Amino acid sequence: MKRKRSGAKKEKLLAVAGDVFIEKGFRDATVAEICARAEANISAVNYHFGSKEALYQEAWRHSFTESLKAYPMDGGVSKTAPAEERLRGQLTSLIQRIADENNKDFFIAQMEMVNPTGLLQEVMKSELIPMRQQTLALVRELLGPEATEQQVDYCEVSIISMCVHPMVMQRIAKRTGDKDMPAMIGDVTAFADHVVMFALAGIDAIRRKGSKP
Amino acid sequence: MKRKRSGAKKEKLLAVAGDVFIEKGFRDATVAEICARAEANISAVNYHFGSKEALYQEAWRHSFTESLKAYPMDGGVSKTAPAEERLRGQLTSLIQRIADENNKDFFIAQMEMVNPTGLLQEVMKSELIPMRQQTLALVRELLGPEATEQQVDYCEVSIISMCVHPMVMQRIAKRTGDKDMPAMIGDVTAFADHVVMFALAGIDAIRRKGSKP
DNA sequence: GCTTATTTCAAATTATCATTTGAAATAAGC
DNA sequence: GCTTATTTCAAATGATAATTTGAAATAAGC
Repeated sequence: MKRKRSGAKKEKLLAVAGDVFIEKGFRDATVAEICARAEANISAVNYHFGSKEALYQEAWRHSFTESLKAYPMDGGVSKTAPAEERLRGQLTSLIQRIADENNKDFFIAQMEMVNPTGLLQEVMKSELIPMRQQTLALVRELLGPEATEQQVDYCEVSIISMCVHPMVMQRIAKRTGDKDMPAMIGDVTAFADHVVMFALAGIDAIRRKGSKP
Repeated sequence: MKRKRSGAKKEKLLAVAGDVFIEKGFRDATVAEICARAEANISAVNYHFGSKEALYQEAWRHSFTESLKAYPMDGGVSKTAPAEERLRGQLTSLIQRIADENNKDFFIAQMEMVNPTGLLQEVMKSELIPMRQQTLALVRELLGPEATEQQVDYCEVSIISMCVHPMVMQRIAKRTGDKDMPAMIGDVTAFADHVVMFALAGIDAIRRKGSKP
């Protein structure tokens, strides 16, 4: 048999593992299936990665690295642009990142939150916390100095939810090919525009209301 | 040993199973642990329910029935009330329902979407589809006759996301007791009010924009 | 109290997987 | 070409957990 360049099998295992973990979750994904799809022997996982757990962690980290490279958190909008534009950049980048079916990290992170294996805890914080801080700062700026911290928190979670939840549901719908759960968001950019408009209107309403109820 | 009334063990198993399935997910929950917590013998699950799968389905249905009884979909607001008030009713009821830690059905449904066992597919549709229709109708009414179906869809998914996603995250934070993921929503009613205001402002902005981009 | 239908129990059985093993095949350095 | 370090392979091993079994205990009807 011809030999591929060194490390080719390892990379293929990493990619295939991401797919299988997304389809089945950590526990229901079997080493046997991953190896079969990667056209590798059953012992390839343990040889290359040491264990199924280590493969899971490496697959996530690999996917996460690629993901942030393709979709920077600020969406490529300059720090000096108006706050509205920076919000548009952040949200659009986030939405596109989740929509991109090559990116597995965000979806795996969702599974991990709902159904934790505990294997990604530390590593996921390095993703979520800085992302949250950046949005919080932006929302604080848009709400103005009068806003309470609770108003900032509530707005931030509302806005991020409008991005994350629909896109995750969308991927679920695509995965199952379920006709009762139609893939509603055809044009990701149009949806991102909708979210930005909705979010800015909401922020504005909270700001007008003021901090005293 | 004293005997309890007939069916007591079965009910206890049902309740305990819900807890364990929420904590661990279907696959990681073991029959052994469920029986131990219910102070029942290892064979109790198979005796009473036939299989772990059947127990899972019955536990969900049991929880769902109780859930809808406690939190009707319209939130108890009259059909003749203004649309804004009906929206407030729907969203507040939904938020409270997810927040209530006695209710397991919604959280199990989330796990099931992200990480499907396939065991609840049909049964979950009976929950989600009518709920969605009711919100769609209300949003359509609030957006007015000019609105496109896409605008209605986008607004509905945005609004439901603002309710579901934060509350699910909140329950996850409580489950793990994670200090990096603080339970942010202390006062559920205040949060519901925030979401209603945010949603109405968003709808209004979309309506003012009109259907032509 | 006696009989019968339920319910509980501990141990045995099966099934599914992750992991290990040791031999065989292959590439790379010399 | 020879040697050594990697990599692949099929089969064996071990661990975990669902399910089955058959006997024992218990409640309920009479």
